[in-house]
Amino acid sequence: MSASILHADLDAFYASVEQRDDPALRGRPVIVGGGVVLAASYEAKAYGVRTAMSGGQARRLCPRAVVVPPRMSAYTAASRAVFAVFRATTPLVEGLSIDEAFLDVDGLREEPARVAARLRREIAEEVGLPITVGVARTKFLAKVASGVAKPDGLLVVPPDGELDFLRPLPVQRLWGVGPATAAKLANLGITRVGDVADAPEGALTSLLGPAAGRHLSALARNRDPRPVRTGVRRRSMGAQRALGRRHRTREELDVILVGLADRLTSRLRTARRVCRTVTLRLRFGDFTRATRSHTLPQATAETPRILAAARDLLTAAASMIDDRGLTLIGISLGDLHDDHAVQLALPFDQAMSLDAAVDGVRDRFGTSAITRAVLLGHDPGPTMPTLPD
DNA sequence: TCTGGGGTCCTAGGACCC
DNA sequence: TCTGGGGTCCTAGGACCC
Repeated sequence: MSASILHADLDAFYASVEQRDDPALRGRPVIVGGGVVLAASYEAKAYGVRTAMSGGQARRLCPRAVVVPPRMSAYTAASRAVFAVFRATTPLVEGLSIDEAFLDVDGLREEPARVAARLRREIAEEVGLPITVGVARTKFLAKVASGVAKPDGLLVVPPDGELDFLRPLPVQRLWGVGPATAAKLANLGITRVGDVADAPEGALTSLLGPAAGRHLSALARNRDPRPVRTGVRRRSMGAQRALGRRHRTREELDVILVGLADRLTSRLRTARRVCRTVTLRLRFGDFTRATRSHTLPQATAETPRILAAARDLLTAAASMIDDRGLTLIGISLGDLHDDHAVQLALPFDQAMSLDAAVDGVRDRFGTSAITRAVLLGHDPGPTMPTLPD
């Protein structure tokens, strides 16, 4: 099998968009975000500035850095343009985040390395952003390769060079190994990927749990059969708000909660989806965290129902909040489903005959959905989710 | 100068049902 | 009447990623 999976990862994405849009920032250290570093240009990284670092620490490390506030809509637009280039290259694109994706280029006439070089050139010319691409036989190797090649690079791992590439890497390069897992492994004297590969799988599963142990053992032994998957859906949607140290009254918290619920349900309806689980996320003065969740009897995208659930959870957590001092509040909506009621409305929008619409609904969603579809076509009623805009 | 905002997946215990 | 195994759902927490 040939190396035909690409991992494409934009370099210092938010900071690169800022440098692209403001020539005065090019070649200078740029930090996006005030309180916390959301992104740092490579000029700033050279001074030790890292993502998720506090703004104060970043400014101390690099006093000359230009600090700019985030412009999320510009990043979203840039991401769309980049993904359009991805999809023009191959339909087999699996997005991982706003700034990275896997591409399966097996079966293209062009060699993968040439496809990768062309992709980098096209994104530079059409979107104006630097991107690094790793090319390998598996997703994991491709991702590691792009990490090694950053910034603005291209690295191909040939199939006969995989183990030489993999074994000397530090364990932190393995997907799913963060500080906690790395520390546990270090206790066993495991610091390199090769050490993980040589360790008995049983030792890893008893240390890390069955899923993580098997996963790590497989990756370290260069076994990664996961295909590039298109059409992966989001499984949850959340919004949160940092509060600082100041005490907030119940009324202030309620205002914030209303704002979060409103924002989220609006996003939910725009995506034509409904949720069934509402989770309240809390963080306290000592940086401990807590979550409280509630599962609704019926999936919904309606603001009042979701807000009511969030309010109940907040009330139930009142004593914890009084004791520990709240510094962050968030809502996460889980157990997402497509909103069939809204989809059912589409045939009517397209002005087809009622018979044709009913047939379409039965084919797609079954007989029991017909009543709702007809209802929605004539009277969207108070229990039906509203369409965006 | 203490720490954003968005996600994913896994584990474990309890309730409940067959 | 007692006991057990297996499965699903819900809840809470933890680790990790960008």
